[in-house]
Order: sequence, then C-alpha cells, then structure tokens
Amino acid sequence: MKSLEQRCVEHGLSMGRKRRLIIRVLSEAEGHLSAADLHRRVVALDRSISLATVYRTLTIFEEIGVLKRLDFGDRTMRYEEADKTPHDHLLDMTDGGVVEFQAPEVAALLAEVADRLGYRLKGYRLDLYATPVADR
Amino acid sequence: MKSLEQRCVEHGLSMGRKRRLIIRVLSEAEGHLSAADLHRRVVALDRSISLATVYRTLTIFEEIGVLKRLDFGDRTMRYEEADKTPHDHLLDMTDGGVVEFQAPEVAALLAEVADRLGYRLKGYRLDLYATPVADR
DNA sequence: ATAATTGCAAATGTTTTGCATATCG
DNA sequence: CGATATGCAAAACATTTGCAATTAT
Repeated sequence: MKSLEQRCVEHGLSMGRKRRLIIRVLSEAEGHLSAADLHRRVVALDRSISLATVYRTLTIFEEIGVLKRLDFGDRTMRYEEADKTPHDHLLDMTDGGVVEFQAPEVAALLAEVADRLGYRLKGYRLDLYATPVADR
Repeated sequence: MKSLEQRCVEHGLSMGRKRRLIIRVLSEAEGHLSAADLHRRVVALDRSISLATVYRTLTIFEEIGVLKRLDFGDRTMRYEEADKTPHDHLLDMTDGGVVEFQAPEVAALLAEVADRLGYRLKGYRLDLYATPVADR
C-alpha cells in the first residue's frame, strides 16, 4: 500500500522535514484526530511546529484525498485516513467512544432512497448514537 | 397541538415581550434556521433584540426539547421544530438545497445494525449528499 | 533562483459569557 | 420585591490568512 509520503510526492508536494514529521505522527496514530490532537503529538517531537502548519497540512491532505474530514457535531473537525475501507461511526453515549462499522446494506438502501427522490447518491454521512446493551 | 408558548410555560420560563416575538417568528418560519437567520427576521420586527438573546433562546428551546439542533457540516448550527415527524435530510450538491424525507426502513435497519454491535440505538444522524437525476 | 512551506500574529466567524439594567411574576 | 431575561461588549473557540522569513527543489 502506498505510503502517505509517496502520495504527497505524486501530488507534487514538497517534502520538508516538518511535513515528514507530521506524516509520521499521522501514520502512527489511530482513530479520529483533531487538529489540536495532532498538534499536541507533533509538538512533542518538535516544539517549533505551529498549529497553523498543522491546519494547513490537514487541509492539503484532505484535498489530495489522503485524509477524510469527519464532523461529529461538536465543533471540532476530526480526520481519519481516507483509504480505509468505507465505514460509519457509532457513538457510545455512555463514554463518548467511537465504534466503526461497515454496513453495505445501509449504503445500498440509501442509494435506493435517493433514487426514489430523483437523486443520485454521491455520499452520505451517518452517525449512530447508542448505548451498550448490558447483558452480553 | 401544543403551542411553543404553552410548552415554554410548562417548563417554567417567563414569557417576556421579546421572547414572545421570537416564538412568533419561529412559528411562522419554515425550514432550517441559523441563529443569524432568526436574528435577522426578529430584528426586522424589533431592532432592539440582540443576537445574544437569540442564541440564548435557541439554546433554551433546544434544552426543553422544542427545537432540534442541526449541523450540516458548515460551521453554523441550524434549528428546526423538534416535534415534526422524524425525517432525514438530502443535500442537493448542485445548489445547496435541502430535501427532507422520511425513511422508516432506514431507521429499522440502523436499529438492527446497532443491535448487531451490542448497542441499543437511541438516535442517529443521516445526511445524504446527492445530485439530481436529469431525466425524470 | 524559484517555488513551496512555515511561524507568528492578527483576522474570521460563530457561539458564549459577565455584568449592569430592564422586565416578569 | 425576588427571579428571569436582556443588551452590550468582551471572551472563547476553532479555523484561516497576510506577510516576511525559512526551506525545498
């Protein structure tokens, strides 16, 4: 699988030391990072990297399709790798945790719904809010 | 159906002139209003009503369950009446329009998906992004 | 050398808040 | 009167941007 860096080069981005560092942190990170999250981690390795750079990098990476921007309804955007298999999010209301899941049937149904309305589905955004079932 | 004002009284809110005015504008409005939208309309009737009051009113109304807060991913929150029949939103990518639709099958499927993950579905948020089909 | 990237501080845009004043019950 | 609600200006935030300085190619 192509590395983030390779994909940057393909898009004609120059690869400075700081950008490399951000890429490294991104590659090692799990889950859904906000700009502040990422900045915190990156600053731990090089305290000269500014928040503005982190924002600019995230924006660029979203534009070249390396990251996907997530919006969970609080007012901070989060990012995740774009090339993961498509999935949606279930938000655990008891602890704020995020469970990822795949549901091809859902996508199929949504496409059909859009079709009924006279539209072609280009994408969707689905977040489930749920509480864990006790017995298990 | 209970009026907004009735529901406010039930929650022990006092009903000043300005709040009544905001309620009136809200009742007559259609669709998904932002705080700025609402303020614009309200100010047309009484230019002494501040944006802060509009925000405070929206927050209160959401807390007492009269309004539902919507987040379409741009960074301004919108509100709609909470007691409308449940529905989701399809966003027309060509003109930014919002089409509301009902899809009980979707809700049913989502509940089942949550169940498979060991959760009980409490709510969800679904936005479809789509383009109109030309021929029709 | 030329173009891309960055830090900093200032600017944005939305929403919230402290406090004194006005209004409600 | 005591409790709420409001206006105003300032504060909070997340995010973006202008510009001069640094780094990449």
